[in-house]
Amino acid sequence: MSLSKFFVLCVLHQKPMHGYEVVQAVEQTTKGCCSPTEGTVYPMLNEFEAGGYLTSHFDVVQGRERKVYTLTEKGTIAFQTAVDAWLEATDCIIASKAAAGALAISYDKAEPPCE
Amino acid sequence: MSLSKFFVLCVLHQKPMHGYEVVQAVEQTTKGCCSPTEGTVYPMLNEFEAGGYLTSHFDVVQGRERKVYTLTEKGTIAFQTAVDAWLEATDCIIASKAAAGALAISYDKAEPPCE
DNA sequence: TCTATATACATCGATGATCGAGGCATCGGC
DNA sequence: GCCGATGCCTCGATCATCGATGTATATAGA
Repeated sequence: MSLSKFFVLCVLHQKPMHGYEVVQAVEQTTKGCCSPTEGTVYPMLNEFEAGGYLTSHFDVVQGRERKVYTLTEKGTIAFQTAVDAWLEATDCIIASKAAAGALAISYDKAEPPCE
Repeated sequence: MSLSKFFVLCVLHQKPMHGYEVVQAVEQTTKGCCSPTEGTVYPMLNEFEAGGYLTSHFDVVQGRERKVYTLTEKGTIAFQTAVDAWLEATDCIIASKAAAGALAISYDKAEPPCE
């Protein structure tokens, strides 16, 4: 599972959202470290729905249609297992980090290696 | 920074390693959740070196040459800032997870969404 | 001695993922 | 009326990764 997919599930785990909101929520949640575009997120939401990880329904707000996505039980399980893997990896990272001090800036802003 | 890059820096943060060892260490460290192949890792190590994140030197062990990579100060800083971003994301994930129980299986084995 | 696996490095065409432009539409503010 | 935000969506171009392929040597077992 890529980071983008993970954070899409993460924000939908918090509450159901429509596509445009998901894009914004992922960027805000990760402070710009993971910023998939609409070109990535809309197809991803459709794939998740096709795979049974999400359901969707249309809402109308102020005369405007919104396609609101909700995590299914299958999606919740997938997210929770991904979280466990994340936390296991966190333990390893903390162990690796123990020999060095921490810095307090976003890694995306730290000129990460070749992109 | 992709997960692969992150974990390559992570394992090299622990100790200097040659390429083949890096591939194995990343897979073991992440329990298979992130398993970049040699086709990914060797070019990545060369890019990191070209970018000043790593240095390398040749060792000879039992008559066989090894190219051992060592994290530079620049690489250490990049890794540490990535760790901080990871830990910030972990806080958000834990908050998101608070409403649901945890499961104890690897997310790669949980039929993740469309790959 | 032969075979198979592990070790060790490396390249690159094929494949998969992502981006961003482009398109359509409506609302709200100036 | 114009512009930015909101809301959805597609797809060609670009980027990242894989896995096959190649070379070489060491080790283990038959």
